[in-house]
Amino acid sequence: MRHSLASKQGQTREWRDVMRTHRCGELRAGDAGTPVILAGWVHRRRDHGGLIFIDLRDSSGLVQVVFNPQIAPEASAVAAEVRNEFVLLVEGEVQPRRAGTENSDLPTGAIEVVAARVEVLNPAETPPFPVNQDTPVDELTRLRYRYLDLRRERMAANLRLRHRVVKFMRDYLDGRDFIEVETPVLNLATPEGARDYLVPSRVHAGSFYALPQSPQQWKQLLMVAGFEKYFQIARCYRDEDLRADRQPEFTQLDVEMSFVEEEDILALIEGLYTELAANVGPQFEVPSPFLRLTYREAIERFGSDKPDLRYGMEIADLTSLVADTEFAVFRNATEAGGRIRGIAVPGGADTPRRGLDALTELARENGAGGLVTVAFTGEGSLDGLTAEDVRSPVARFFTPEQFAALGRACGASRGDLLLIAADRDAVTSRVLDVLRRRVAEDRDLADPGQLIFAFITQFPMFEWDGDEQRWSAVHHLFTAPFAEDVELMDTDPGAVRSHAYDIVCNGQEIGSGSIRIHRRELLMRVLARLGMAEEEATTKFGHMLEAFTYGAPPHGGIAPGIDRTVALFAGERDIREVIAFPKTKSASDPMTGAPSPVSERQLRDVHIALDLRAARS
RNA sequence: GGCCCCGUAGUGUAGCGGCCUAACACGCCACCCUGUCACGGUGGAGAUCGUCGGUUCGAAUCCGAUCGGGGUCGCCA
Repeated sequence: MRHSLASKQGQTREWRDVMRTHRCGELRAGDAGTPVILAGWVHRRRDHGGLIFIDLRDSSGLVQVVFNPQIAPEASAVAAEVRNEFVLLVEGEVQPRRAGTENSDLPTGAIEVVAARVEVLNPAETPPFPVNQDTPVDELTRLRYRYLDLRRERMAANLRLRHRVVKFMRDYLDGRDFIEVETPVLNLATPEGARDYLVPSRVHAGSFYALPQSPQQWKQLLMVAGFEKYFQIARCYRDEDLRADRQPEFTQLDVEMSFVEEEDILALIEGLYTELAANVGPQFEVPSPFLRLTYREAIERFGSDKPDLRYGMEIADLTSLVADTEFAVFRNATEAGGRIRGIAVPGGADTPRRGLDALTELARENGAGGLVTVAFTGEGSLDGLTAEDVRSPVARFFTPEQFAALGRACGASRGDLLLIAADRDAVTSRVLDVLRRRVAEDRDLADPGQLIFAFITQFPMFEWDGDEQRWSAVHHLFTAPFAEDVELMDTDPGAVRSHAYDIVCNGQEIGSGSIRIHRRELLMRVLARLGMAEEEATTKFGHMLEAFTYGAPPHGGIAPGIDRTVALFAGERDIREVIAFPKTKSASDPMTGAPSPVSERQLRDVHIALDLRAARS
């Protein structure tokens, strides 16, 4: 095996018959006295005029190679000309380092390789940014030279972590009788959901494939086919605007099971993530069992369906405490059917005026008319609160006892700051969620050493789409409604609960799934509710409707995002840091230049004529 | 699509109307240096300030447009 590469390249010199004998990062004190041949990159060179030290790097790590002109004058002469990122083949002997020169920061720091011979396998230009240190570099430059960016320790470690995460998932599911099945990348375009990436058909003039937004229908068909337990590390494509946690192509762990209820799926995923954490992220504190919150509960307590649970500041309903107030803002809000809700910022009483103004502005940007702040100062419990202990723009409207009651409802003590919003629930939830996250960020309340997972369940089945003037599916078309809510589909669609669920962690949605509809009649009813005529339903989903007539088992699944999962365990906030070759925010690749115009010939082949008038204007 | 931030030697930053003949650090080049490991020392090269246009006696600096990168809202079943 080792010989094949060398002989293929026509190497003749005997000492290169075997490309290398060891890997740099593996050498230890026990290897002292061993002759070795190493290959790798020059990580860093330290030239002392006589002695030259080169840290040689391969995928296993670093080892110090020392060139001594009195021992190996030729090798030393070569080493003097070598520069960072040159590729070298080094022959030498492992020796213990001299007493006092060991480097405890390096796994190989007890030894060094005394070079006898060296060959430059390939010189290297000076890299456009430092490869041997983790310095900030412009995103564009990193992507332009991604192969160099990936040489850097941080990115290399992230991709190795990613491999271990995916490997663990495969093993975990394989061990539970799941089989991995690949599904097509060229698909039927479907309405609903994200914008599709389209692929023109050459054979069918004027027709297009769509790249999968997820293998949703395929996995359900695999259930109809009787596999019962399926998974896939699936690439998904969505042509929407990008974010730090969104790429045009991303990877999901796609899972589907038959003869299961919601609880089976959640238990499977909870087990997977718990064991995954123990395996690839033992440094994280991962509380289990995972918290379960209904959608309604999550919105009520955190204003969000993906709450960051690493800190408190739960939302309290204060409406009844200030029901009879003279304060017009509160009164108007309640009379209009809204509520008064607030959170307590621990230690927030010291927030300067400027900080309070910024929070108020943030509340306004998110739809609130304003924000009421209440700072509690002084000592002791809130019971003994006096007017002097309360700083608030609305101080004259309420008694100290009323303020104390508000504080207690929010779980506040002296030194804390109440943030109170009054409006419809949709507004107060949104505003308090944003404020809660901002305050946590400003005050460093989120412990980076914790990964707090939770399941959010009972998502609503439908939401009103104001633009389209119709109801649309919150999760997706095939999500099963609660049996007892089915009758509400005609009378009160917004109240129908579904068997859709999310797994969230630290304020991020990690994945979502649902129990599916497996009966044709129910699917038809849902499609009708979504305003889809029977004819359209048949055109777009005829294959699914038909499949369901041949004995579709009850089934459901989930699809956690691999990129986001790896980013969590890597401690990265941007999924680009865990993707080998990501795209920029405008979905382009600065390295290859994709996307690019294509030749007239290529366009003609697929029957496309360009009309760029709209794009240019 | 809206809003916001950024674009100055290879990299990261400073400079924000004339003191800029654009500064600093790292990197790069040369020379010196036999135990360093972010080696050290001395010297040197290197950007006309993303692009285009405007304001001004004078623009890296102000204004507009444009391109690119990033953030965010919309969007993302």
